[in-house]
Amino acid sequence: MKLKISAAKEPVPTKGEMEVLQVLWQYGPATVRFVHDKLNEQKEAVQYTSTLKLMQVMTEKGMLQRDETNMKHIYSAALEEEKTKKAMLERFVESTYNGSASNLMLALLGNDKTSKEELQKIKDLLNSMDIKD
Amino acid sequence: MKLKISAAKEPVPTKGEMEVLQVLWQYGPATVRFVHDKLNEQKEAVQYTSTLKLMQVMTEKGMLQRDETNMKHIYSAALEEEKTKKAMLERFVESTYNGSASNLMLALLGNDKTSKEELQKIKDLLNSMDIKD
DNA sequence: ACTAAGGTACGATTAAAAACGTACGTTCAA
DNA sequence: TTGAACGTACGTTTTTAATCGTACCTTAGT
Repeated sequence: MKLKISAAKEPVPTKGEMEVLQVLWQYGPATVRFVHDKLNEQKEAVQYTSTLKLMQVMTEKGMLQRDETNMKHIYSAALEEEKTKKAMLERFVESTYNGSASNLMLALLGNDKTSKEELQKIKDLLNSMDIKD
Repeated sequence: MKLKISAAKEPVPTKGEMEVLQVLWQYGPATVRFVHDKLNEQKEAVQYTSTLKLMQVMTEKGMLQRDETNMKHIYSAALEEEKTKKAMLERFVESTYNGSASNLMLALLGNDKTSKEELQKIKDLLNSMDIKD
């Protein structure tokens, strides 16, 4: 029997899991306490144990890995940021814009909530790309 | 002429609800049977009553409205397609790309899954925009 | 040594989405 | 006129995400 060559499909983070991942991606390996505080700086607070539990579950799912050598366990993201975000983007484009990236672009450009600065960045970006196949 | 009195924030569709909405947006008002069949053409089937129940719940939530004059109730989307999708896009950009539309663009352009045709469309789109502030 | 502060473990609970089963109403053709 | 096909109603169940409470461990300060 041959082993599966294809990459095991990455678990898809839920909203809550995504928030945890974002913190770890941004700040690197950290304790539950750190992640918890980061998350609760802005939005309304939840109990520490809620964050703890979430991160434990994520570890079971293989989304996080942790170093238990110290008492303060250090968690780190086991999913690659770029890869994960691309996968989510793909799913989003597929389910919302029927897989049409240009349709999404149109929405983006027409979105009031997209700031002028962002629009300018996009323009610059495309101008500087010297687009060709 | 469209009347829109409520300032109530639009409900955010779940994944399953989004699928139903997509069908109604694409094909217009339809029966549960129609939506159910459309959904199950592709992906693995679920029971008819599951779709029925989902659509009933969506009606309660105000996402759908239905015409009960006939025995075969006709359901239609009560949410505007563009508006809803923009809202979801906004949420997605916010939670995944820290609100940076240009970051999303970069990911889009670098995504293998974005076809050459799509890339070309995006290019044409931007070229034709007569970019300016 | 004692204890308060700050950790983890983990079962339990709550909330929401998704899926189902059963009862029952309507239509129509054999 | 009856029963198969097709519909709705709606309570129930399953599943998963999210949250919490309590017990217990470890360390530092007194």
